[in-house]
Amino acid sequence: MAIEIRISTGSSVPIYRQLFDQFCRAVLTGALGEGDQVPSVRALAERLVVNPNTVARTYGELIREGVLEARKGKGVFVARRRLVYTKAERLRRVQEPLDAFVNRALVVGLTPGEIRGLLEEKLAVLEKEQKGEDSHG
Amino acid sequence: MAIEIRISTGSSVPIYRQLFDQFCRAVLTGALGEGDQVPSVRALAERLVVNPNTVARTYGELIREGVLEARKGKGVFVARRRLVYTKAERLRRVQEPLDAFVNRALVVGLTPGEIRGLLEEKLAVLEKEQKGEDSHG
Amino acid sequence: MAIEIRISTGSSVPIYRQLFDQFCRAVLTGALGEGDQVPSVRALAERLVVNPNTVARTYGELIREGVLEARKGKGVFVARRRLVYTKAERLRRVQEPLDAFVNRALVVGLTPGEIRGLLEEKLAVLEKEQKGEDSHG
Amino acid sequence: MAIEIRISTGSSVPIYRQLFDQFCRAVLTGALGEGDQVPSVRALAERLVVNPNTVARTYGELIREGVLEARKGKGVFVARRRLVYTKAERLRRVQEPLDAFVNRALVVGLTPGEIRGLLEEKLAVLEKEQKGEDSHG
DNA sequence: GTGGTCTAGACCACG
DNA sequence: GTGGTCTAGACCACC
Repeated sequence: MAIEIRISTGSSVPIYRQLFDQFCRAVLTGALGEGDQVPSVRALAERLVVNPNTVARTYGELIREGVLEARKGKGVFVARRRLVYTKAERLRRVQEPLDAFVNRALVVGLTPGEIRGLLEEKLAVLEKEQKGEDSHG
Repeated sequence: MAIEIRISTGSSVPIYRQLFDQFCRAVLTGALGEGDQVPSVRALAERLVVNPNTVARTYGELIREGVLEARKGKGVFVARRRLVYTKAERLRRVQEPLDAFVNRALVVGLTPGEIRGLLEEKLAVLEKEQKGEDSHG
Repeated sequence: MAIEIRISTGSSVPIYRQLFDQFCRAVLTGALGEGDQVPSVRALAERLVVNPNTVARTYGELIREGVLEARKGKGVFVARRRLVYTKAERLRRVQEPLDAFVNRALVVGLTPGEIRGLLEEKLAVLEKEQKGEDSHG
Repeated sequence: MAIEIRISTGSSVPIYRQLFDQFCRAVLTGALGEGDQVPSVRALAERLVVNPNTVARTYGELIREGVLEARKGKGVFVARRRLVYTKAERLRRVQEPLDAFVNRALVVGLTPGEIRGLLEEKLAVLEKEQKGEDSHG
């Protein structure tokens, strides 16, 4: 199996969103390469113990975005076309969540130092995960 | 000048949330100071052409978070800043926006270095705004 | 047995407040434990013959206070107990009910000794209830 | 002047309620004796910087309860009839605020010991105040 | 089915 | 005039 997916049911982030993001990241980092087959809707739903509709919705959105492509009767695969944003587009798309995060952090009383620390922690965790994936890719 | 509030009805972020964030921001930058009166529920609702309940909800949440305080029959005012949540709770309450930010950044193709840079920029801007407001308060 | 909730529409204390207090009580005594699902907004509203919004408001406040947590599409559940507020904030948030209690006691003609006695009784009762619930949980 | 009245505008307890309680307590402790004249509505309103309607409402309720009595053209006086509750009535009237206080305290995370401490503090303050009043009555 | 958001409009308490 | 509570009913997102 080429990709490790984890979801948290307690989060307010919808499950289909968590799946979507993880597939995007896997493709970006190369954990999933062009032409790789992804698990079937039923298989993934069973593995994650979620509603198949939820997985189907994720795949649907990824297909519409051009990240995946369905080949009838064969399964779903990583598409050739990669999602690529211009620099300006990247910044635009990240601005709102950045604002929301910093705003929230300051209002609840975190200091700039603590805010930086939180980001570093998160990035560290992600880098570790990524290395883990590379080694058994 | 009364505080300037704008909402976008098309956005996926709920109106009450947009209002909440803008009031937080105004308090953080010093545009709204302790003891200042905010617009009445009805006045703001009329100005923004939204339902008074929506504004009331925003004010209610800001009051519960300790940002504003209501004086019945008088109006709603900016409260004295104070630390409301325990350290653990502050971290907890900032976790989701942090995840949302980092996730979006990664999905969009930003590197950890770029992500750090964006945060630094944002913190710098906010510190400058704060100083600016103090001087013409 | 689902949790038993009763409201009195004639009371001066708002319905959402009555509900709030009863859920708090149930969690404190152990009648509702971590992870338990509470009635759906619609179901409880129907059972009590109140507007669903009123129930939703109660749940919303309990969620913000960390007593409950919502899982979209699943329902509302009892959250893991945790300390949400700083010491100062805890004191602040208990000040008004304290004042109300002492005031009422004095106005009604109770002596400081009697007031102490009432508090002790109440604390004793609650401790007993808690033990009772634990044993047949 | 026979009675010292203090109000806090920040509190969520309505001003008329604060006044009402303080008059009741003054009569109970003897700080205000039968036949004593209380300040005129206008005088008290001016002294406390509140709306005369608010004072008028307080006096009205105290008169309806039989604590005060109005003598036309003369002013308002402490009535002969004292508010007296039976023991059962006293307990009944104090039960609800007691519950509210203890409930709230436990939910925000205060321990029984801290709750006792808060009550003691409050009672200590009140006893000190009362002594102060006696000395310059 | 679940909860979340919003509107429209009523009534009350307070000052 | 102010905010607080409640109802009735709509539409949406999620599972």
